[in-house]
Amino acid sequence: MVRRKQDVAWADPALLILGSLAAGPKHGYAIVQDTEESAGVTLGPGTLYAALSRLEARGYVRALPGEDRRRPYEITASGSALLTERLKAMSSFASHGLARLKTAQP
Amino acid sequence: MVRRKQDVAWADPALLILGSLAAGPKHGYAIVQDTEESAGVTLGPGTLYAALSRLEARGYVRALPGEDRRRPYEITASGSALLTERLKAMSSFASHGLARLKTAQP
DNA sequence: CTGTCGTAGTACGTGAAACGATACTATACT
DNA sequence: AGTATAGTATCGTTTCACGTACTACGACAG
Repeated sequence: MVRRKQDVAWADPALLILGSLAAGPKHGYAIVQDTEESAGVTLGPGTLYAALSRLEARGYVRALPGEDRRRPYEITASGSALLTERLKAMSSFASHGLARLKTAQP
Repeated sequence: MVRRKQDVAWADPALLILGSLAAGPKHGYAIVQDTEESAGVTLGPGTLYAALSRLEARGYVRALPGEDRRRPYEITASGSALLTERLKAMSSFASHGLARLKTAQP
C-alpha cells in the first residue's frame, strides 16, 4: 500500500467539503457523493471525517441534531466567509495561470 | 511552535510553483517572489525546494544548466498539461462554489 | 576593512494531515 | 436468514508543509 497522496492536488479536502456544504446541509456520505460528481474527487472516509472534525473544531461547520443515524453538517458564517475568500483566490490564480499558459509558448 | 499547516489551504505549493514557471524559467528565489506578489503566498525554503525536487522527480519540471549560483527550472510539456488540467478544475470548482454561495443564503 | 543586508540555496526536525484499510451498525431488499 | 447498501468511525502508515538555522557571495555603508 503505497499511499501516494494523489500527485499534485488542486484543492484541499477541507475546501471541497466547505464547497459542498455551501449548497446546503449534508451528512458525510452525501458530501462524498457530491464532491465526486461536482469535483471529480473521491474522499475516503478517513479523509472526510478527520477533515470534518477539524472544520468543526475551528468553527467553520456545525453539526446539526442528527435525525436518525445520519449526522448532518452545516456551514457557519465564518465558514462561508473563509470559503468565499479562498474561492476568489483560486479563481484569480486559475485565470492568471491559464492566461500565462496561453501566451508563454515558445 | 505549533505548526498549524495554514488552516485550510486553497492551493498546493506544487501548483503555485508550476503556475509561476508557466510564465517562463525561473530559479528558486524568483519563484518565491513571484508567488508572493501574484498569489499572496510566501513559500519558505523548506517548502519550495522540497516541492521543486518532487516535481523534478516526477518530470513536471526540468533543471536548466545553472549559470552562477542560481539554479533555474523550466516547466516541461507534461507539467504544462498537468497545470492546465488542474487550473481548469480549480476554475470550474471556484465558479460553481461562488454561485452556490450567492444563491443558498437562508 | 568589517559589518550587514539582499540574494540564493541547503539541511533538518517536527508535527499535521491525507489516505486506504478495516470494522461496525442499521435499514432495505429478496 | 442472508446479502446489499447507507452511514459513521478508528487506526496505521507515509508524505509533506513549514520553520529554523546555516553557508556563501556580492554590494555597499560606516
